[in-house]
Amino acid sequence: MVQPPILRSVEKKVPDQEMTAEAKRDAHAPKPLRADAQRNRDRLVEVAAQAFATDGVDASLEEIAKRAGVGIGTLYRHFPTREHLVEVVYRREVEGLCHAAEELAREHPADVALELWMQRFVDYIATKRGLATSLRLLLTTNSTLFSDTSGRVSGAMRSLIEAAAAAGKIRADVDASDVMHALGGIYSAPNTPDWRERSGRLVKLLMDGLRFGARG
Amino acid sequence: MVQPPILRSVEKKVPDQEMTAEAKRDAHAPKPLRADAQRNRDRLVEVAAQAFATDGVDASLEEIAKRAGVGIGTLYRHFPTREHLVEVVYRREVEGLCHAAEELAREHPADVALELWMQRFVDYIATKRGLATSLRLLLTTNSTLFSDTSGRVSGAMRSLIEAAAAAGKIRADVDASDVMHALGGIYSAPNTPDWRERSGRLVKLLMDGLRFGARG
DNA sequence: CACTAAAACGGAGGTGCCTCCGTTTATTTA
DNA sequence: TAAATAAACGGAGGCACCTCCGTTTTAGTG
Repeated sequence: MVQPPILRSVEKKVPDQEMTAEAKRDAHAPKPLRADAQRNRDRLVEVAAQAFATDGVDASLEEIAKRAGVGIGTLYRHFPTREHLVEVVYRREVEGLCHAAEELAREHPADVALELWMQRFVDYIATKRGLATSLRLLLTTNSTLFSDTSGRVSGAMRSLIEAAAAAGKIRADVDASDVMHALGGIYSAPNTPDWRERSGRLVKLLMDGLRFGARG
Repeated sequence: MVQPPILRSVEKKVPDQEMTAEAKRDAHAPKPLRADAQRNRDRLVEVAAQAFATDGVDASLEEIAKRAGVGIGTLYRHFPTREHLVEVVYRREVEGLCHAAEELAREHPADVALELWMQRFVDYIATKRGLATSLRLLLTTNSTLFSDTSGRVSGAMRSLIEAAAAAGKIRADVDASDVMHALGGIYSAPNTPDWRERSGRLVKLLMDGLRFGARG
């Protein structure tokens, strides 16, 4: 059953670097998806994120599959339970938030970047609220998820704040965790229809406070 | 539209005391159920408790209704969501546990009462584990439920211990919350098949420790 | 006791969940 | 490029959830 090595001087695919990459993957393999599978999976997450935001966690999975243009079976192969899907959507949201921090920092003055990011943070919280019950369960059950995400988010904010302070765009005597704490108010605010506007104003106010007495 | 007061000297029903009772009820009215309704409700809780214990929280509600000899509609009228039913079953379990404490104290020597009660406590924990995910959610959502129940249970144990200590059946230098803490080990123990026996032995061991050095 | 209003019953039916498996598609090999 | 094979697709079917409303039962009244 062992393949005889005939003219194998050039291994068609899988050169050394790729071997290494594969070996690394094997440690905690998320598996290399086939091209179409990856496409469908991405599409599902995309649509699910939208659906959860609009209709809450109880959005119909069959509807999500339909809107993503795949069969319900495909959805279930990728995400055996609703929680799996929720978790992935949530992680994606966190990912996006952290990525946005880097991008904003690159494209804007430090204080503007911070403000824009905090505005985006409001959206993030909105998602988190939408997923509330499921997330609470997930976050107590799956402690990795909790430490991963909360660490990454607060880390992203910390660097934005430090950068803005270093650039003299905001006062230097503020602690990142204090700001995070202030933003916490958004989370616990009541669920009124004008919640979004209200939170937006809170962020602006907070920024004014941060800019007050800045060096430059 | 105002009824003229003709010969209303004796208001057939609703004498003064009942008025008062009704007024009191109105404060946080659980409403006076019609006889048949009460019967059905009791039956449902009874059956549900059994079903949850056997099949976990995901027991089929339709099956529960059937076994209770009522229609599914009746179940849903009494308990709009699965969580409502879970909560009631759980409260009933707590109730039973506390009631057992009084009863055992009446019918047995103080130390025996304590031991028997702790054995029953094992059953209670078993239920709690069965309902785990739902309960966790309920207990974080509905904080009243948490404080109510945990307070009552630890209170029941406290009085059993104090009685036993006062009667000289167990040593007097133990703190009730320490014993409660020791029992906590039951809860966090792994979910092996011999869990019940194991926990039973733990209780016995604990009792030996408590009896050691008792006055009488 | 007969009557009636109010309350409770119960199950048909519409919807979503999830599994299973025959069909289709991507990738590899010759 | 064609054939082979591994992987992914997708939807039919079966089950549970839950709502809605016509029917039945209870409790009060004359």
